[in-house]
Amino acid sequence: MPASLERPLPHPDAVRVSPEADMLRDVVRLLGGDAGAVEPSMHVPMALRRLDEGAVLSHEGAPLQSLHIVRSGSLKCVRTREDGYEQVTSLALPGDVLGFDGLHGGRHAATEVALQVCTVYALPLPSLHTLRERSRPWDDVWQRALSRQLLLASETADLLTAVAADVRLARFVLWLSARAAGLGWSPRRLRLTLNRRDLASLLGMAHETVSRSFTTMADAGLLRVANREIEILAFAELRARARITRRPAEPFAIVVPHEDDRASPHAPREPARWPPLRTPLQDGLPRPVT
Amino acid sequence: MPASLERPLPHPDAVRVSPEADMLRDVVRLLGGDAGAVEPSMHVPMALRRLDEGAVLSHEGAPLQSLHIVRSGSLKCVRTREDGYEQVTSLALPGDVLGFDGLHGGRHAATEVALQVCTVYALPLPSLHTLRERSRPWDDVWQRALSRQLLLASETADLLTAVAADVRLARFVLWLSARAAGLGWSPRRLRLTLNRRDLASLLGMAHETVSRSFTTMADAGLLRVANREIEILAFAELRARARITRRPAEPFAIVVPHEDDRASPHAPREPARWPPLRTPLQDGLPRPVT
DNA sequence: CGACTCATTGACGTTCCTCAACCTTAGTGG
DNA sequence: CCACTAAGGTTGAGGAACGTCAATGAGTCG
Repeated sequence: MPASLERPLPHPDAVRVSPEADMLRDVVRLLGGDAGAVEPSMHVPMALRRLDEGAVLSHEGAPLQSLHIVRSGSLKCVRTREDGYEQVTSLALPGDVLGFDGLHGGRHAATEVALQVCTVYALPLPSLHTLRERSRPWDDVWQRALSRQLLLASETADLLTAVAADVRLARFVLWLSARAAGLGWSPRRLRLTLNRRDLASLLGMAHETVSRSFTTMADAGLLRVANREIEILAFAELRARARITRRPAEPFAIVVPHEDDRASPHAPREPARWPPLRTPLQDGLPRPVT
Repeated sequence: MPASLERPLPHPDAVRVSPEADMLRDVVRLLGGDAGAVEPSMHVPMALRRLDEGAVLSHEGAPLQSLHIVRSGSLKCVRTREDGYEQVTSLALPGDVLGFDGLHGGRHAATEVALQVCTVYALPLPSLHTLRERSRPWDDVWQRALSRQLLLASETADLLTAVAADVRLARFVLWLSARAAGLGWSPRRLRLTLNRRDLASLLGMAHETVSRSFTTMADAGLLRVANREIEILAFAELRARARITRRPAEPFAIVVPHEDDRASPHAPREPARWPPLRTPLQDGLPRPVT
């Protein structure tokens, strides 16, 4: 189901955004709409902002003036608890709408921080108003985008409902993979932009446990992990792990990525470790963004 | 913050819904809009459905034809996993919009099951279309309702991010209390319509742990629990428990609900159990709905 | 009254959170 | 260029928390 969430998009840089009028077109594309559907003649105030890594797009509680649509890069949405603990609530990727959950209260519901260099469209509320009023095609695109955003939120919650830590992590990796595929990136080779601590916060576990779960899954041959670069080696088995809802996951079966080189049946099952796996990736992974 | 989510509504039965034309009015009221804002002259096809306990409002995967707005009662949203495990993803209360997350894919994203006798407005998609096209006030109400729904989804996710089981449970109780307050019910006396198993599923833990956590909090004097009836005895302390994000919750301090009868300082702190608490509530709690 | 669901409680074993040490990587300044 | 520092990541040890299995009440319906 997450795979159907997105459709492949042309490479971001293939789209030239020269004058302001084309921004709208680009936004429609990002939201998954028909780029030609909205009359390009319309132009409403809108801005393309560039954010450096660590830059704050908007602060929790600040009055909501614009909604944002991520064009490239990634951001984390954070809520600061009263004790100062920073809870990561979601990871935003290109095409995501930010800030809509604040429309009801008139204030930003979370702080959004760029995890890398990002570009983001800022759509002022009056512009949104105007667009929805004047263009029915736009309004349709917008409704569907909101629906998708709601679906994404419930998927994020789904990641958390699994009881076991590596199941949660496996689900996250698959979720990210599906989103990557939807963006036209490789679903096998992923680049995390969250560090272990933020990822742990998002998944509701200790960051040491994230580390350990990665190691466990890497030793089992499901993944290759080198810092923030991840390669999925065995989709089917990873999915199997992600499915587990309760019950003490039967002792890890070592999985060999391809048909050949299968473990002989009389090899020791439990303590066996596949030596060469989990080595750093020799060739750098393609950067997902910009 | 959740408290500001809703505003007190008049008692549901105070609103007489005789002819079809008044339904729209009622829906606007439920969504938190100005009841007089939308021209009452408009009427579009719409239905008020009554559901018995256990009735299925819509099935996961079924084509989406109507959105639903809960008028009274409560429902659980469930996703069935491939292994047959039923994951509860949310609890829907009056004013909630159901089905919108399926708009994007054209199919219901979850199965919705009535937890008690419910009444629900079914708003066919073409009707929604017509309304949004013809009435700007309606459209505003609708946008805000969607925004609120997105916020609710992220709040549900928030419940899950806490690591400790009783913290998750404490957050849930406070969340329910805030929603109850927003609906004009008592924020102190709550009636769960989910059983332990479903609640456990929603919170991502074993149902025995739900039981035990209730017991623990009841013994600490935070709550009184009798089956599905809950009375909050110490809001401040309950909130304190709900805040805890990490770290081994300092050993439970026994809390006395009111100023009088405070524990003497030299009383044993650790093993002390307050005897009479957690007894069944003598008088039945007011039924939240219908 | 029996059959059923729901809730509670106990026992036991595993998971995973915490604390801590250590290593790598990256950035800075001498 | 290297030393130093800081941040990020991994690993180990220990103990509490919690999931599983199991048995027992309590409430409901036929």
